[in-house]
Amino acid sequence: MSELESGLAASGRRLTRARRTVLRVLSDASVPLSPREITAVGRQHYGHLGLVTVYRTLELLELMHWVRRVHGADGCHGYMLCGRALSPTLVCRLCGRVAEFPGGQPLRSLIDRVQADTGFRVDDPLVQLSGLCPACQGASGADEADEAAHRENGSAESIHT
Amino acid sequence: MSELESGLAASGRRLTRARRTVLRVLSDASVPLSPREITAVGRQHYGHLGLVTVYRTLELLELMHWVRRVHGADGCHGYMLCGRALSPTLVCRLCGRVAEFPGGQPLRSLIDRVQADTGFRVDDPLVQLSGLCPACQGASGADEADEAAHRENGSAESIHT
DNA sequence: ACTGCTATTGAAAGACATTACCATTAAGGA
DNA sequence: TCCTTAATGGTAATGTCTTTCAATAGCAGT
Ligand SMILES: [Mn+2]
Ligand SMILES: [Mn+2]
Ligand SMILES: [Zn+2]
Ligand SMILES: [Zn+2]
Repeated sequence: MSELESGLAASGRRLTRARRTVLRVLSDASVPLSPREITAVGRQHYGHLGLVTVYRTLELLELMHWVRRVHGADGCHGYMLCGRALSPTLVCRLCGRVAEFPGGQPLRSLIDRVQADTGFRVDDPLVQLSGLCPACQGASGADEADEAAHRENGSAESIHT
Repeated sequence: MSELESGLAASGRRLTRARRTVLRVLSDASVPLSPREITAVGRQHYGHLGLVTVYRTLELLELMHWVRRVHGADGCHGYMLCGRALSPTLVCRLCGRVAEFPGGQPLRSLIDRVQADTGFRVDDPLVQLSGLCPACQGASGADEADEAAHRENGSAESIHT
């Protein structure tokens, strides 16, 4: 029984085809995907997957810390699989790729410091560091646009309008 | 000439009544406000203020680092004035109040560490630490709901539905 | 494998949030 | 004051997210 199954079962939840599909789509993705994108890609595996179910599944997975939300400049959000450990999220604003910074120690220090100095109790830290990944730092302006466009097409067939 | 005026003028932008109104509303607020809320409150000072202009003003002010976006559990975003210094944002999920953690050193250390270890170049850090402020930590469940409701009414007349 | 309970689904409609359009207005330098 | 043009704001369009509810399908028990 996978860690996921036991996690769901422990709270009386069921491992459905829709949930499996969402997880598969996310684990195949190289960039965060919006609910709409996840639905579109997921339907290649499970044709009846519904958008509402994707929203509900993402909410559940986020609650269980299986999935992390990525906040972009535009209104809508992207979602990605994540580890359960405390770690900053690195987002490249050019290629869109996301990485988790391994080793939560520096972040834990920051939070400890904040809590000690202010009395505030932090229970939901959002630490998303946007910038340029090593691969994207060399590119010039025009190349950057190309690379961004290229990446965009690669994974999710660019469902954004 | 205020720092704001010079900041705008430096990029050929104008200090309009709409922009002044948005700034005034934000500086009077004790919690982050949505664009719709800002518009409603702003119209008490300037009756013709338009929602679209508020969106554009917020985008501009965010670009100039005069305003910071606060990401809530629900879809839509709140906006608040902020300093230009690098600092984590503390958000109380009960009373909604927001504070900036003074002293950017721990955060700067975290970012330096990330950049050194990964080669990633961070240029837009989003560090929003949600939890309970000191005042809200004592409250029980029922009290908490009361306090949240109370706060909500206090500032912006609860435009959210 | 069959049955029953109920968590879950998904289509459709609705409620909001955000953006595009464009004729009109008003900052602010000359 | 006069001009240039950045900026506005109403409206319509688009996109995102939620609510609803009848139908479906996990899965525990037999
Ligand atoms: Mn989007
Ligand atoms: Mn957000
Ligand atoms: Zn990159
Ligand atoms: Zn509080």
